Amino acid sequence: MNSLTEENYLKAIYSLSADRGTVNVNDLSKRLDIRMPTVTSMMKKLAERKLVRYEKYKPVSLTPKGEKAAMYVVRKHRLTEMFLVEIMGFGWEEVHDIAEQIEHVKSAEFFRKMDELLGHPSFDPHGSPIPDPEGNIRRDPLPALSECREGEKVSLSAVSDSSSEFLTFLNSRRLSLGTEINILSIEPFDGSMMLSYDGTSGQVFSKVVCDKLLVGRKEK
Amino acid sequence: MNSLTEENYLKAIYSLSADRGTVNVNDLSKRLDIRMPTVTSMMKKLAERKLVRYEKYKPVSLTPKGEKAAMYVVRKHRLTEMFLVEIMGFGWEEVHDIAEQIEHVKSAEFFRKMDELLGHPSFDPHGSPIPDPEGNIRRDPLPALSECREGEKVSLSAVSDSSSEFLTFLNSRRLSLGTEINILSIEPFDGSMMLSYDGTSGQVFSKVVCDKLLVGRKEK
DNA sequence: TTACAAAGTTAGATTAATCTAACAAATATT
DNA sequence: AATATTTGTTAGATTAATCTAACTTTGTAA
Repeated sequence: MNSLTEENYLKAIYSLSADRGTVNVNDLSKRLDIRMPTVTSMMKKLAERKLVRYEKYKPVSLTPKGEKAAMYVVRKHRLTEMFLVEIMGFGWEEVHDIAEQIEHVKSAEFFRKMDELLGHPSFDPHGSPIPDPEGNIRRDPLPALSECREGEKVSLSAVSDSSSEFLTFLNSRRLSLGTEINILSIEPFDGSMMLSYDGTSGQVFSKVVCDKLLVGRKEK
Repeated sequence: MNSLTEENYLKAIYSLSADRGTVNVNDLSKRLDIRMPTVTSMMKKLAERKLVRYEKYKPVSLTPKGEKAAMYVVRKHRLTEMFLVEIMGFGWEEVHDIAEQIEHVKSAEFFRKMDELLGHPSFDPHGSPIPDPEGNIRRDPLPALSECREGEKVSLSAVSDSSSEFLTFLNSRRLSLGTEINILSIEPFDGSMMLSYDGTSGQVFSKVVCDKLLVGRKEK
């Protein structure tokens, strides 16, 4: 069994290496807010345990064993977030930090019960897919709103930032998953977008925000 | 905020000093399965933080601040056990170890939600009282079955051992909270008791077990 | 290509929580 | 009371996870 600390490293490696399959020590250091020498020594430890591939001065990647362990942590995290929202009545902006703690609970039965109670959900409250018990995950990358063109109609399918700050901001703008969005115009200078949705007329969102809104394009 | 480790020491001090108000370093050492020198040094640390009263070679006691902190941990533990049973569908024999982990979650809101969802319960699944949010606890000590006399009719109100092993044993004997028990006879030699309850005719229970069964005496 | 910046490593210190070995105090037993 | 046992403390080592300081490698830019 992996320690809480190891689980956090595995999760970070997974999420940072989502596309390229590898991560730098430096990126990990920033993500985890842990100094690089510490990360280096933890990589040695995880390599020792056959969870990551690590060679001096090279980027790190997960072994199949490490990948499976990482996916299990992600599964536990996302199931917990879903549980907190659906069963316990939390808002989507409140659950990330609590799930960070509960994901490390050592009891497979606990997470099996969650899964069952939730009816085997496929997505968490932020629209991210929940890996199945074997560690397989639905992996169809959604485009960011910022990649869409003027005039497109899309629906908000997921967010790539689960922080309380960001989600509280979305709440204040009455934006939630499933909201249908029309792209009225895009400001070339800074990439900000004017949108309409629900009853709103013309709300402006900065590119920073639009980068974090993942959307499904409407079928013609 | 107290660390997970500190919380465990406070909880142990509380439960061991329930009656006399003080505990020995040695008792703590045994309860926590941590060597005495470690306990001594932790007592110094907790005294430093004004959570316990500690003087060399003397028994330890909780300060009001320590007592409050301990009661909060107990509250979190017992609410969690109740939540696991009532909301998640665990058996009373499965919840202790999971609650030991979840009780350390740092989020007052999380436990408030549990409490609300459960309708502000007064007792946990093992019959132990749940301290209120201010740390007050219902403190009417129940007699053990082993203290009762032949011919008495009692009802099982609580158990003083929440281990999976003990509760699985009770399950196998079809004993649960609320069960009405008749004391048919007591064996003077070893204190074992012959009981009838539910449909059973004459089940024998050792004193070791009867010590752990806390009962309410039937009103005449 | 040399030089500089960024990224990574090594070495060694630090912190919290633990341990063992050795000694000291308190308590119980003859 | 003298002695033995139990309980408790001190001193110092250990482990996991972290850090800083100094150095090395890699990659970029003059």
